[in-house]
Amino acid sequence: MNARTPRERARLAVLEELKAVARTQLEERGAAGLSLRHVARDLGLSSSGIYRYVASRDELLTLLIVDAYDALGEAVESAEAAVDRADLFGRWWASCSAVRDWARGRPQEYGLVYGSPVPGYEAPPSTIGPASRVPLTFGRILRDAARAASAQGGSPSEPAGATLAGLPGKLVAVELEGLSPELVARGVLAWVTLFGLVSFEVFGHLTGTVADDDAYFRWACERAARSIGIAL
Amino acid sequence: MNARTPRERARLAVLEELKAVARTQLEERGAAGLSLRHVARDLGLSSSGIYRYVASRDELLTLLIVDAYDALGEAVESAEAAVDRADLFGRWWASCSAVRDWARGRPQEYGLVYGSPVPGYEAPPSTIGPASRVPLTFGRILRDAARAASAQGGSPSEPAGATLAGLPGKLVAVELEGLSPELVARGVLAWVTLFGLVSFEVFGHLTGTVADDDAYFRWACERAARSIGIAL
DNA sequence: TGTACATCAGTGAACGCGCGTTCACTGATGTAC
DNA sequence: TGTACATCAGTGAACGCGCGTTCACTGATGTAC
Repeated sequence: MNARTPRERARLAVLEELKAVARTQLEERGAAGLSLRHVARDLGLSSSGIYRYVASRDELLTLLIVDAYDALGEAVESAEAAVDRADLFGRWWASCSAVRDWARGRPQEYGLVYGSPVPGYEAPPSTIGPASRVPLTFGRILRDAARAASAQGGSPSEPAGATLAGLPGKLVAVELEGLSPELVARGVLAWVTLFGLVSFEVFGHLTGTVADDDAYFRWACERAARSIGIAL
Repeated sequence: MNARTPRERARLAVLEELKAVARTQLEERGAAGLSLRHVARDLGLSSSGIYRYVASRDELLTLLIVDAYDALGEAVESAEAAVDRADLFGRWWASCSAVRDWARGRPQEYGLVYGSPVPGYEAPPSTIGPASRVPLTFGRILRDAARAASAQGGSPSEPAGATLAGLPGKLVAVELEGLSPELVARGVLAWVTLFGLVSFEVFGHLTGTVADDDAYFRWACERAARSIGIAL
């Protein structure tokens, strides 16, 4: 919100308020129920006045998506940054918990991004950057873990053997500063597992299956950490 | 579709056609864009005529949800049943592939069930049975795998040690014919991972990350199988 | 510092739309005697 | 088998609604000289 002229500052402030109101309505009525008129009403604006701030309903949705990625990214980054660099599991755990906590606090906003996509809606390029903040954070942890491991000789990650065998040439498209493709593939799987778990919990598919959500999540994260060579 | 009177048979046939039309529209415009009037139009019915078959839009949505669970369950069950009982990995792989194939063929219908929930919509009890067909199938595979393992002595599942330690008393609420809680917890995680992977692929979060979707999926399923004590 | 003009936030009326749902009805199909 | 009545699928008009978006406007805030 870099201020320039007072007018521009006011404008940005209103836009922020507008998005905040929209987020509230998102949680209450879901993405399908988000309406410009309703937002305008809650904002004390006339229904046409809102067009000074967003060009269309679609644009508002895009703004919310970008913001969601950014807010989640911010939450994860700052949680991870607060942990001692050498404490790899601590960093991993802080990141995982941040994702979960963020998602549970705003299930619809989470769903906007990780739930079913709106047909016909094409994610604009402006989402790419914000969307990669979380994976990048995980990537850094993975990289540091691999470094720490090789620093004290060998790859103490997984009991080894079995898995390396069947790995096809190029499973994963990303490259991570010289990490083995196997390790990157495992990192991606840990990432996918984390979001699978969070989605299932937030969307209610674990009710009646898992007895203690917190404990199960912790257990799963420990397991995932081990699978990418992070000792507890 | 157990027929009774001709009238009832005709009625059920129309209802099936109605749901088929609705499913088509679901894929084209998403759950939010599903409209009774539109379905009626495509069906050649007047907009009021559709109320002879469904009581409300909400009821139609519920019917579609139940059907989705059932169709997925059916797909998984029959794929799994076609494999030799002793071939545990074959059964696991067939089940996982069935989930993935089904989901990729009808992303919106998959999203209806495993995507973001509609706020305010309470899943009626009629969904419970159909929803458990997939987990039950996985449960049977897990059970048979454990039996096969104990039949030839020991638990050759995972390199053991590490994980068993930190497992709290009752992570998981389901009990599976005397399987260890640890194994059940791992089974649930494998299940969650599978759906996480399928959701990420179907919802487009893997684009640009995974180079070869098929190969990666295969690799991940092999990994998951091993984690629940199924040898390849 | 004061005036003339440009910019821009916000208004209110209006547009056309598709929606879910109700209601009184028609006519065909089934049932009872 | 034939007639009288009940059931039920389907119709068409109408309801009231909230929506996205446009447009010509007003008035306050900023800018240039």
